[in-house]
Amino acid sequence: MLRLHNTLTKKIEDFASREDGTVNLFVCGPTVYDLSHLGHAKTYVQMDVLARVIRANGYDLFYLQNITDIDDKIIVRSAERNVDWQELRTTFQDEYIKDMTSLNNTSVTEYARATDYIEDIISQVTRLVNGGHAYTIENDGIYFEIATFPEYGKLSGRSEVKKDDAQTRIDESEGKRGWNDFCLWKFSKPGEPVWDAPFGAGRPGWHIEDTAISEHFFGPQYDIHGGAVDLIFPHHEAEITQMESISGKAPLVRYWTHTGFLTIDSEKMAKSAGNFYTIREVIEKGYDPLAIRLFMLQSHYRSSINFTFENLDSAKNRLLNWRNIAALRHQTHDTLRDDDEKSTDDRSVSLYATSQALLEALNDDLNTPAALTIIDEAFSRIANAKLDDIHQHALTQLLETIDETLGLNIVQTTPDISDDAKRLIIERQHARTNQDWKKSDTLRDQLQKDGITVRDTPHGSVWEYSV
RNA sequence: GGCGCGUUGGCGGAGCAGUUACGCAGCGGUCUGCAAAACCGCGUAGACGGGUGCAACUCCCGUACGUGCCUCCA
Repeated sequence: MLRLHNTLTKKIEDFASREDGTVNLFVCGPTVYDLSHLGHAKTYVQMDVLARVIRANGYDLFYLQNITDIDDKIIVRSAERNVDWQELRTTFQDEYIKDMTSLNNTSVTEYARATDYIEDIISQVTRLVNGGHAYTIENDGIYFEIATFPEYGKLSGRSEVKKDDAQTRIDESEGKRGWNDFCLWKFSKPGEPVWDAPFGAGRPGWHIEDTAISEHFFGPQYDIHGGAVDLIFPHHEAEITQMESISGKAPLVRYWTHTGFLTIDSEKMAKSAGNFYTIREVIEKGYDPLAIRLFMLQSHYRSSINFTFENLDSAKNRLLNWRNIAALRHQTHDTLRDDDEKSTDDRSVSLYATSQALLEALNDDLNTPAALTIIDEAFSRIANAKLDDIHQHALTQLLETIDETLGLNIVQTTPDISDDAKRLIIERQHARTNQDWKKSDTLRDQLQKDGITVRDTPHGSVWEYSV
């Protein structure tokens, strides 16, 4: 049974899908005006694990992610660079997908670009205008009137923010009926991207993109909406307000999940502070993207993560150690023995229960730190065992479960070594039996050059991938 | 100012009212043809002050510090 923390109730709840066997998940994607940074990596890795865990529970999951490809930042940036906005957004959408792929965030069923759903957006704005929820400000745009939706604030608990709050800014747009009213559709200025609409040519506001896209695929109600905490207000609050006003059906979303922020050197990541890292540049420093992924899984998704290279190194080393354990599956001589016979052998290392324990930890509101501990404990039992006592099938199955749920690609990144290398290892074993240390060491050096480290344990020689 | 979160050993990071979390790094030792690994041990974790309990890192209250949102933001 999957349990998830729900921002709406601030409680961990048992998960039940709206329709048996299927789950609809929407996660807010990025605005594609620049390379993605480590904060994006955190959110999307953790949401990817959520998707994997839902599927591991047997659900048929549709994971929808929007791409904001029209907004002020894109317009400004394309003007700065003197490139067409469509070229800019296509470039950075491609870069985003590239980064996600390298992090192995491959669970998304559909990436939906806002500008591909203008019809749906116009339809929503039209319905809001006709329903008396929206009004026009001349030469500005169409705004949602929050006073028409009494439940505004039910997600963020921020319904009665007072105007005289010290930090509340006065919105630049004059003519708004409510100080908090938000824009649904902006009338374009000359030279800006523009789409025709019955209520005036222009471009979509931010919040309406997501509800138009989610309605297009899921209808007015669906199961889970994810994103980082900073989106709770006003973005997700606005989504609820829009869609529930349009459909009259509540709740828009049954479970809201939010990821904590990533900080760098304990400070908020900001270009001005000089502590801003893109995913790309960390990879270019030589870090395995899967080590970045493991780093993100070392803490709970709702916690914040403090990024330092020291901490990333820690994850990197842990991953390398795991891979060497995984490589043992190529070195067991299991084929000589029957699996069933083995599983009843007291000395064999029991691993079947580990996969189950792993799933249970993840079902507990995605407790990835606990999941990693379960893996560590199982792996240390393996490391201490004789090769013959390692149940090859069980180990392989465990690795597959880890990859399926955590997406660490352990199976794929731990290939068997070549037959030639195997021959050298056997040759070296003979040399050692004959106490021909010179030959033994020469062969070890030779293997080292091929990226294979051999170490001799009391139970025999074992090979590992060289660092 | 409003609302929220956090404070655990060198670093990261969980669970749990009473028993070694775990990982990464360090030091000492055992073992070993060498190398490595592994194992054992060590550095006596729980911001501070109260409270409840036989017992608190774990529950309650307060204080301090940090941090997030309130504006675009993953």
